[in-house]
Amino acid sequence: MSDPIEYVRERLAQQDQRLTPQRETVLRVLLDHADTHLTAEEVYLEARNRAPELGLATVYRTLDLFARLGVVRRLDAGEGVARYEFHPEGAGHYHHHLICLECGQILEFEQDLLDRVERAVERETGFRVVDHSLLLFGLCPNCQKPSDGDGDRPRSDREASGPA
Amino acid sequence: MSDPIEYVRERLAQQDQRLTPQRETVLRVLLDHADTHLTAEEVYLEARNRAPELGLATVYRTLDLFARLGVVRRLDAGEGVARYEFHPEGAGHYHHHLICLECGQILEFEQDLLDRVERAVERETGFRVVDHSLLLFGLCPNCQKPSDGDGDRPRSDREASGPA
DNA sequence: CTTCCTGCAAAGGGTTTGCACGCCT
DNA sequence: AGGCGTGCAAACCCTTTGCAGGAAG
Repeated sequence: MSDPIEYVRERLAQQDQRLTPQRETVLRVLLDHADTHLTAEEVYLEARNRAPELGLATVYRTLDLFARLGVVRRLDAGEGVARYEFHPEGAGHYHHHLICLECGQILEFEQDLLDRVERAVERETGFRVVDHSLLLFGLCPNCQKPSDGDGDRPRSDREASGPA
Repeated sequence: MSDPIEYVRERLAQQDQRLTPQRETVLRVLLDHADTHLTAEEVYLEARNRAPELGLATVYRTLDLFARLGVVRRLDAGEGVARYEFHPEGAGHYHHHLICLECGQILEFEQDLLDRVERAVERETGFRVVDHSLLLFGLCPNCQKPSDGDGDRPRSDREASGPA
């Protein structure tokens, strides 16, 4: 897949669906923020700069469409909002997420070790594993500094809702 | 911790809080369903049979309290509802969850391999990992049977919301 | 009597849906 | 024409919150 946009256009065409201007705008927003994990609202705000008449419902419908199409992944870190990232199925390995309980920042990391876990599970339970979600909660390097020395863990109780 | 109820009572007392009849009811419901992962609504309905005047808000407040106390774990599988299970912190190893995309059933399994992942992450990123959530999505043995042979994966698109 | 706790009802916030109109084939 | 797709606003649903009354130390 050299051009993600054309790739998505074709995947849509296979189902007699079109990459409309609105959908393309949403897609471009995601591509332009490949390093982050945007909420629907954030996508909406950004997309609006480029296509002012676009509606939030369309953003939701588009993200949902892309997710079902397998080109976007939905990430639910238990914050009460879903986050989205461009990530076509089968495009290399899974990546997992590190979520800072203090500032909410989300980092990614690659790890293949999970394959072993999955296979063990399949063997032991008969479950057929199709996908997974691994979230690690903790404190990013920055947020470890401030109050670093007292026994009180700065576990912000309300936000980021902690481990899901 | 031989008696979970007394354990919780003491934990609460440490913070000048009480194990009220309502809270005890909620706790008992959780204990009586240790094998499942109830939603707040389900806890509420069950608890109501035992204490009809109990309100849903109290159930939410209690579950939240227990979660902050570390005796209950909140599980968010991206369904749009949170699920809760009695699971005191430090009571043995983590357990993870297997979620059937077809019937929504949630199985648990134990795995320690994640410690290695966590330590690798801490070393490589400087993140301090405090907790984690591992969800495996797939098909339980039962749901593999029905349409087992056609290429069509019975990936129920709407429910269980798929991988989070 | 002061603090903790509850029930009720209302508010809140993210997401979905109904509907009428527009667009592309 | 016949779908597909969109915008708007309303509807939904889970969860939280404000408030006034109650119970416990």
